[in-house]
Amino acid sequence: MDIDMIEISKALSNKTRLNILKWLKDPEGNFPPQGGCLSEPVDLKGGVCVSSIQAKANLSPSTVSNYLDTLQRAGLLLSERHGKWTYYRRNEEAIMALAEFVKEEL
Amino acid sequence: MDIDMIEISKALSNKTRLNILKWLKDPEGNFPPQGGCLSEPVDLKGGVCVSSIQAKANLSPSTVSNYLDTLQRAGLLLSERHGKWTYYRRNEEAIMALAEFVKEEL
DNA sequence: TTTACATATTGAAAATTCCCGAAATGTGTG
DNA sequence: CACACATTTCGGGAATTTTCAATATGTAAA
Repeated sequence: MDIDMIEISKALSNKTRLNILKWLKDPEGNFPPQGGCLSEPVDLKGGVCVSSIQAKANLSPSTVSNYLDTLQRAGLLLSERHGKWTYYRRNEEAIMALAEFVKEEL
Repeated sequence: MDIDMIEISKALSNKTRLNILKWLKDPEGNFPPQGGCLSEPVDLKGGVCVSSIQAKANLSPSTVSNYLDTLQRAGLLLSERHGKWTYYRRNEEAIMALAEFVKEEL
């Protein structure tokens, strides 16, 4: 598991994408309750569906979907699909690894 | 002193700019001795002149000058002019602050 | 299976970044 | 002052990124 600093930096160089990361630090505080429409109860691990993030970001669904993909390809987000919904959450391990990289290697 | 994460991320999202930061971690190891042409001896604090960096980066002087400016505007480099030369060095404080920001706030 | 909805992908116009050569600026020297 | 040299700034073509609407795909329900 190595750090692609360019990919990560590009992912972080946009206000909305930074906001998404920030919002996902406190999903309960920043988004409506998730998973209510699922047939079976699942542990979403703080994951939030695309439409909730889209509503908060106030951008088109395709843009937000792209942003989430960008953050995921950079390794900063994880996603899990349940039914119709894709739930995105922070990859805390990757974020810690990034902090460590900046501190020791940058 | 607050962190402009977008400015910093943009500065870091380029291979050469990342290399410059890395090279400046070990100026003696990566560049020829600096300051030899100065009339008076000065403590360069590990600073390296633009032409030495340009030679190593293998890009045009104007591009390298631009890159250094980008890194400085992001706060990651410091510069000091002595005679005809501008010596750039890492801003370790800012880099530590960035690591801390990623760890605690991102 | 038809429908409805959540999300992802595609295609394109606008904005930004990359990188250079040319020109300008700063600085010491003859 | 005139010159050489280090660096910066400017102008622009090529490449990339941004963002959307339109379209496609996946999934559950009727």
